Amino acid sequence: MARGKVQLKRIENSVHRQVTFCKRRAGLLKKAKELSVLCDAEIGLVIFSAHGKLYELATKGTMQGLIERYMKFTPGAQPEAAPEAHPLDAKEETNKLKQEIQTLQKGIRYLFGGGNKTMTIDELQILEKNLEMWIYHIRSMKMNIMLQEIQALKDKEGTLKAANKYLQDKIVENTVVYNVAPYATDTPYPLIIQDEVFRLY
Amino acid sequence: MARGKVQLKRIENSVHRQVTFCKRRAGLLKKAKELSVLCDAEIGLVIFSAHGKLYELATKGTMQGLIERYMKFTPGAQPEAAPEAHPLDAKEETNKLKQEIQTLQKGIRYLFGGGNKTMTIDELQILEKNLEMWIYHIRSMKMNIMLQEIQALKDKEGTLKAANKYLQDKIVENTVVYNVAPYATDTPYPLIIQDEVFRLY
DNA sequence: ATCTATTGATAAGC
DNA sequence: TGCTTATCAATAGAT
Repeated sequence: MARGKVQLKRIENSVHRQVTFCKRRAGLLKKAKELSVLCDAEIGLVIFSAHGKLYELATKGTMQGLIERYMKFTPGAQPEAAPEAHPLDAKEETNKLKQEIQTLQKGIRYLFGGGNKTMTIDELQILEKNLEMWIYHIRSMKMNIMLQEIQALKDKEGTLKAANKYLQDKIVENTVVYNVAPYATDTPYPLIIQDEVFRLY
Repeated sequence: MARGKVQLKRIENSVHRQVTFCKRRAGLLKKAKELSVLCDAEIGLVIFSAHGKLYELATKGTMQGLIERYMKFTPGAQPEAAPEAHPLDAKEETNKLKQEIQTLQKGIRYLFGGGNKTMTIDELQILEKNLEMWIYHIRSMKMNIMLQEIQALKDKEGTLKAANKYLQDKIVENTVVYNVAPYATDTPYPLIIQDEVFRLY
């Protein structure tokens, strides 16, 4: 580039290498963004420094989404496919939350790590507010989903208990009227459920 | 670039856009390779053209390997692991989580709002890592607690259902033997519980 | 981090 | 696309 042609091989001087890495990394990220904007392309860029530090860029969405799109183009080697254990709609919500978290992480990395400049206090205040909001939002969404699930199960439990009691009474009644021997003492099912589990809540 | 400064917005002329896309794409790939060689970095670059065509580059290995390495850096998108098996007290855990969040908020305020005007990149990196860790930890703990709670309730439900069925069978048996009129049609309790509620999950 | 002499990238034209 | 050329942008080396 300047003041001397560059050799296309690893820079041996570690200081020079580090400086060049910073400069060129910034340049590469900038060029990638430009290409994306100018030509309406979706671009993902991942850079691991020699020391293992991660720098990334994903235009038009999250890196996760980009990776998924990429996977569709490469039929070879799908490392993982989530085995749907339950027909849970919570899975969808969980994915939303994961996406949300990714957005957070991406935002932090963009503002902190990818940042070339120092941030102003105002920018930091905004970031702080966003972080708190994100955390609150994530917490709130998850809490709502699971509380809903728990409440539904508790309702169901109440109904079952009531039905259970009704049936028991019915049997006792039948037993009295027709003099049938009681069966309850050796029933294979526990008819009265202990409530220890609810101490959790 | 040349013969006229470039505007940082989408090129409207589709021919110009296509030409620019080709040229800049080539340039970007070249720069990425150079950075990788000069500074010993591992780089992955994925470009989807506006028309959906894929161009990619992975230095130092395959794109798959790079994606896996990337995944390790983003716990937010990790599959599932670490099934913790502790008889935990939710109240206690909730307090822990609250404390954890307080710690987070305090940390942010201290680092952001506190005396220091500008933080170094290193400090910010440390804060970022902590934020990611905290969020991940909070999510993991809460998830474990609530999943455990849900499982307990489902188990309980199963037991109650079994007891319910047993009692029903018993009554039918008694009814047959002693010729008691069926009662089930006007029972005030639904003896067979519909499963709509589970569509939530 | 900032400066600046150079090289490298590329927009426009063909 | 490929080539040429005038310009702009990136950056190596120095401070």
